[in-house]
Amino acid sequence: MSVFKAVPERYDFPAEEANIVSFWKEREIFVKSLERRSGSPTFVFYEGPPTANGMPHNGHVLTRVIKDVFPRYKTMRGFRVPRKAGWDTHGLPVEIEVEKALEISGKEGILEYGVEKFIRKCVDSVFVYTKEWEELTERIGFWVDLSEAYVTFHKSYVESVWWSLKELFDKGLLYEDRKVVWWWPQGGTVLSAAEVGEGYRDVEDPSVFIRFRDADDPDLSYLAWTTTPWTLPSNVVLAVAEAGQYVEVTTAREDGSNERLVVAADLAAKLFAPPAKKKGDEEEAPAPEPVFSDPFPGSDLVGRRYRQLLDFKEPEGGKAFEIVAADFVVIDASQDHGSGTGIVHIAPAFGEDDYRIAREQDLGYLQLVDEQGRMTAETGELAGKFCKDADREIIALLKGNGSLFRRESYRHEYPYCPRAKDDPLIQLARPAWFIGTSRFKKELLENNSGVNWYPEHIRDGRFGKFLEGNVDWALSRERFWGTPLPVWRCDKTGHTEAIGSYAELLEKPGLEGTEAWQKAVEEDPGISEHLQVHKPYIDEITYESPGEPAGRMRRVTEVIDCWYDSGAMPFAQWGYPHVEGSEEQFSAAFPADFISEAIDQTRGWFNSLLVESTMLHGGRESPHPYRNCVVLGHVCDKNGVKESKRLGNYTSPKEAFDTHGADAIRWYFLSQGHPWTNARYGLDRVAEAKKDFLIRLQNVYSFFNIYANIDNFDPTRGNGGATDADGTTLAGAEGYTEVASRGLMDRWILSELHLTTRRVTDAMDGYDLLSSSRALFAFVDNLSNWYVRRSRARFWGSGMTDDKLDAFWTLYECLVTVSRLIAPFTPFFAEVLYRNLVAEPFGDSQPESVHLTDYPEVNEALVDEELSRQMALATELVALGRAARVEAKLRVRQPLREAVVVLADMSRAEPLADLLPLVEEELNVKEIRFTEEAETYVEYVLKPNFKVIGPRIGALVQKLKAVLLAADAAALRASLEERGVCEVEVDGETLELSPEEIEVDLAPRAGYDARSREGKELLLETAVDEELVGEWWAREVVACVNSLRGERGLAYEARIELKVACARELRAALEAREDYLKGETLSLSVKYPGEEGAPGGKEGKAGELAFSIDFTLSE
RNA sequence: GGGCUUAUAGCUCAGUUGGUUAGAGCGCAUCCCUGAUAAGGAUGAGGUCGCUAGUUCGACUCUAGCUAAGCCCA
Repeated sequence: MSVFKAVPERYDFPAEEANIVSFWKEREIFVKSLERRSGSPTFVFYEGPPTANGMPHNGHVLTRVIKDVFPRYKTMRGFRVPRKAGWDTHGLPVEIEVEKALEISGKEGILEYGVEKFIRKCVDSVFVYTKEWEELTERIGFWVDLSEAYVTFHKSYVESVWWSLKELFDKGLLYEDRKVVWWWPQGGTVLSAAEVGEGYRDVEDPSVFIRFRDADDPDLSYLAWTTTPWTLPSNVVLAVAEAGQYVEVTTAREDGSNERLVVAADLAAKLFAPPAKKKGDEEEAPAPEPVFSDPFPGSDLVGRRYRQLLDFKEPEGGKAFEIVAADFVVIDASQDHGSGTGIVHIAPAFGEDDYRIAREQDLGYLQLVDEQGRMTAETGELAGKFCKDADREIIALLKGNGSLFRRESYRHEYPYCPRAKDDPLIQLARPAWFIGTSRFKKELLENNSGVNWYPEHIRDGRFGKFLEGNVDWALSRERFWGTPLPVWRCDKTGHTEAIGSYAELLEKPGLEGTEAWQKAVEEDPGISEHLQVHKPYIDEITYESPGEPAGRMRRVTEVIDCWYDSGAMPFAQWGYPHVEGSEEQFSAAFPADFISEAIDQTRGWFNSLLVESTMLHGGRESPHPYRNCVVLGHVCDKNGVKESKRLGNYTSPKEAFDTHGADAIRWYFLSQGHPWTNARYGLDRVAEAKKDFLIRLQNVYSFFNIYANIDNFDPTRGNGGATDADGTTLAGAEGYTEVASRGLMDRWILSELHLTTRRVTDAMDGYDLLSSSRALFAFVDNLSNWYVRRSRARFWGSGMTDDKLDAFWTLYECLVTVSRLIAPFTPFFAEVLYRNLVAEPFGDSQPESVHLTDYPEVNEALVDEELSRQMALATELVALGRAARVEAKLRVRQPLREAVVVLADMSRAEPLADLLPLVEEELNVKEIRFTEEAETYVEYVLKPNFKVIGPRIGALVQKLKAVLLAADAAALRASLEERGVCEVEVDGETLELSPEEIEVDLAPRAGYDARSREGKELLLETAVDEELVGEWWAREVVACVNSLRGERGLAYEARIELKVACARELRAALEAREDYLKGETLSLSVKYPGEEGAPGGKEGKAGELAFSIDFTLSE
């Protein structure tokens, strides 16, 4: 019975992960990981709620990986990290899904179908893909408490949101105004930006230039341009660029009299260019050339008054028919149209910019088109016409009254309704509710400035800029499936009030309408209780108007933007303040230490969280409600194109899980680059990440496993009750040697282990995943490619020696520690390692899961940075030696007498002494020698140390460089060595230089075959003698025998009787090295049947000499 | 049209307050190993750091402009 469970021949990551998932579930490891930290400080994590009415995709995989790695890490570092899941359930996407399923569309369709039935379909639709989401969550190893998930349509959540809105309302921060939206007149509904984007078509519209006549001067007009003549009757003001240059153009009317037209100077030439002559035109008397005045600034125009174009109706409530300044007016002659004339017609009812300046500058309001898109009754003969169809008649009217200056047509993109393809959309100001966020701009920026953004530039870049341009949040939506806006209005007086909870509503005098809900419950007792606070039931509830007995308070019809829902989660997830105990829960989990979502959430969740928190919890210490935010890039395909349903350029997450496993995917996302850069994802990339890290680590483990089991290495022997397998309590075990007494390689790799631990924890504490994963990668590389490779022979010998035990202990400690280091990153494989190495051998004395252990601590006593530096130097020398061997075409099995090494800094030679045997062995040379006569082989090249001396001598540095190159390097070096300084003359000045100010490099002298690099030079002695050749031959034979052992599948410890058929020369060499031969091949005897003929096993060559070998198993 | 980001080897990405030979992995070429073997390893080739101008003794790094791409918003 072996101590460690045998490693399967082909390790199947997805299958092993499935076992781990079951293990976690059965043993409730996640729950235990929280319980284990019940008294510990909390690390607060907020889950940004995904919407479960769409399939999860690879972008969600990335998000879940990042959201998981930090909580796991912090848990192991001693924090309690509750992870409450959440679902975003409201909003337009849900309604659209349902509309599609029902094959209805728009407001009319829904009303016809029935709001109640529709809402109930929405509830059902919300969790259509829940199963897929839960599977994904489990499969990726994202530990989150789904059973306690907050749900944005739940009653307690909705009432929390109501509470917050009432707070804002009572402070005057929730108010009604108008918002210009893209409107589908036939459907009577607002379209979202995404829908509008779908419907753009290339169409031809009229393009008209209009004279607006000055109020006092009948010969003076202001020329404006528009492609929507139907908005002209609703014109309120004209806007100019204050700093722009304008001119008056004097030109002849048709009747011969002169008029003056004002336009932007840069556009005048184009507007008044003589018409191109058509062929065959009669020669006419040339029209008089227009005369341009000197340019004057737009500010001269501001305040001038003009006459209304078509006097159907006066604007209400503010300034009208005068020229104002507006920042969005641009004069750009390079554009075909742009602002057309530099004077912009403003109709606040039909343009977003128009409405904005109307509010800013207190303009009047005039809307002569109704919700159905028809000209209103005030427009006389136009009344009842669809606005876009009225264009022609309006133009005719303008022509009739002399206002039309020019008429052309204009090809451009214009949006149509994506559902009814022939219906053009129009922009229209609609009543809407706003939150007064702009009054909090300073506080928002202040709060934002304290957040640690990863990457940092989000703070002052994308997000900061967005906050700078803050405008009030248009909160209301004229939709059905959302949190109802909790505002009731008196139908007589217009008085409004906000309601903070359902209970509060029930307290109101003269309450009516609760029976609608009761009826629904009676009809369907299974109805979701949470619908009580939704449309249509909530709309039925009315109450007596305060101070107006005849009036009824009725709810306004709108629901709210679902971004507000998600931004409310810090308090609403607890039902704060209504639910009992929510006060404590909220306070304990506010603000979040860590959140993470993709970049597109800057204007979404990141913003709604910050805005709501700033406005509601202003008194709290900033930043809130989040301190650290890791912003993720998008998951793109191999070509860098964002994965999308439309393009189909992605594989389903499931495919990657089944092929490579969750750890491979996790490691890919955690190590491929910074998480905020777009990942170019593909199955082959995942495969590569897996091979580089997981499979390599698996190989190391498998190596350990094989030999530990052969030798019965047992870390529990004599110490079964060790409380923590981190190397301190292991010390009680049998055969354990303290690290300080172990060999160099052991001390080195353990030093690297602890240096790695330090690097990983430092990086993780700074949310730097890339540095963490790189440190882990580098360690596994060192472990596999240097420690294990260099130590292999130590594991091979028969029987247990002290040295072998040290090797086992060292490798064991490395693997155990690695299993804990990688636990947050690749939690499945970490668990496999830990279970096999610790939990199973030790049994109950150890935590049952790696996720119930502490993150490794740096043991400073084991860190030996000097040794790490020396090892780095040694491996560099090895690399030089290998390069030299390749160049000299000398196989590694051929031993060489010596290698000569020159170091620019010879003081590094002595401390290296202990590591030289390693270099010798790796290069297969008998001796490494540091030469005394360096200058025989190399020249010293002196350079200024720019970084050190640059600041001191400035511009002289280039001259110093030349002086040093030409100088007598040996003399300067001697001076530095003897006196600690040297002098050089530069530009007539004597400079005194310290050793730190000079860098010494080596250049090989001509005539020597050598390798050098950054101050290190290595020369191989390539001559070989009989002794060296004999050794080489013996090694060739050993290699041949061992190869055959492998081919025949011999047990590693099997003993053999060896036969070698070979030439006499070779036999002599072998006989001289019989102990070596026997030892390396585990042969009990060696026989030489003759010079010729193969014994039947395997043939080989030692240099020019052919041989053949065979063996039998010994008894 | 505006804002933000990105541009480094054939590909995917690093590059720490500006310091003079710019790194890794993959791929490629050549080769080694064969007791971790449906593994492992070495050596090498490959870069005017998007373009242009500037600041500086010195720029992949700082500044400005330009080009291209991505995202967000109009």
